Amino acid sequence: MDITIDNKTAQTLASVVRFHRKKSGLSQSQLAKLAGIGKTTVFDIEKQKPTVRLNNLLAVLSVLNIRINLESPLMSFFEKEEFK
Amino acid sequence: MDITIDNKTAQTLASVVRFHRKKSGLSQSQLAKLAGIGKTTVFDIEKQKPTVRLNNLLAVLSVLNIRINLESPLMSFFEKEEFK
DNA sequence: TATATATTACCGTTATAGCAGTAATATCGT
DNA sequence: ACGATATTACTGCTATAACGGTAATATATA
Repeated sequence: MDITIDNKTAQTLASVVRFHRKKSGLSQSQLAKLAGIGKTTVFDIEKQKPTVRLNNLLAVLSVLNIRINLESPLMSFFEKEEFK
Repeated sequence: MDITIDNKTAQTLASVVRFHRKKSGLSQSQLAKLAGIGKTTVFDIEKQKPTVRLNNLLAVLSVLNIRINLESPLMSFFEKEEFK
């Protein structure tokens, strides 16, 4: 089961990241080290800063074993075209 | 059906955004206007710039009607805890 | 084929994200 | 309850993302 994110994206991302970090028994500093970013950046993500850099968020999600799915009505057409 | 993104996240995001923009019959400038960001930012996203700001990417995905799902083994526990 | 128009790509200035250091707060151990 | 330790929150400097203008390229039209 997964969580869909729309208008509350930054807010939900923050909660999801914080929850998974806690469950992993990591501090913000530890997670930052594992993700190769600064601890302020982890702090920013968990505090719903919407302007964080994409690569930093992805690094954090990767460490926490969280995957991203993109969903849209056109996605099946995209698949056909991209994987010809 | 949806596309999972892992190591090729920025690359796939770029392709997904470009594909959906073309399908919508929009230019980079038009998409930028609709998303309320600069056209260089749309250009950067489509050219796989990994450090774009999260809010700008989300604005673009929103205009193109692309939703984000987060997936992880712990997600069902997250749901139970967050929506008590 | 040439010209006009539309679109993508690049440039340089400005606002700000990321960072480590440090302050504030929370938690742990005695 | 107090002191030690761990963690979170804040600060300010520096590198850079975002931006609109403009150059380069692609497409449409005559």
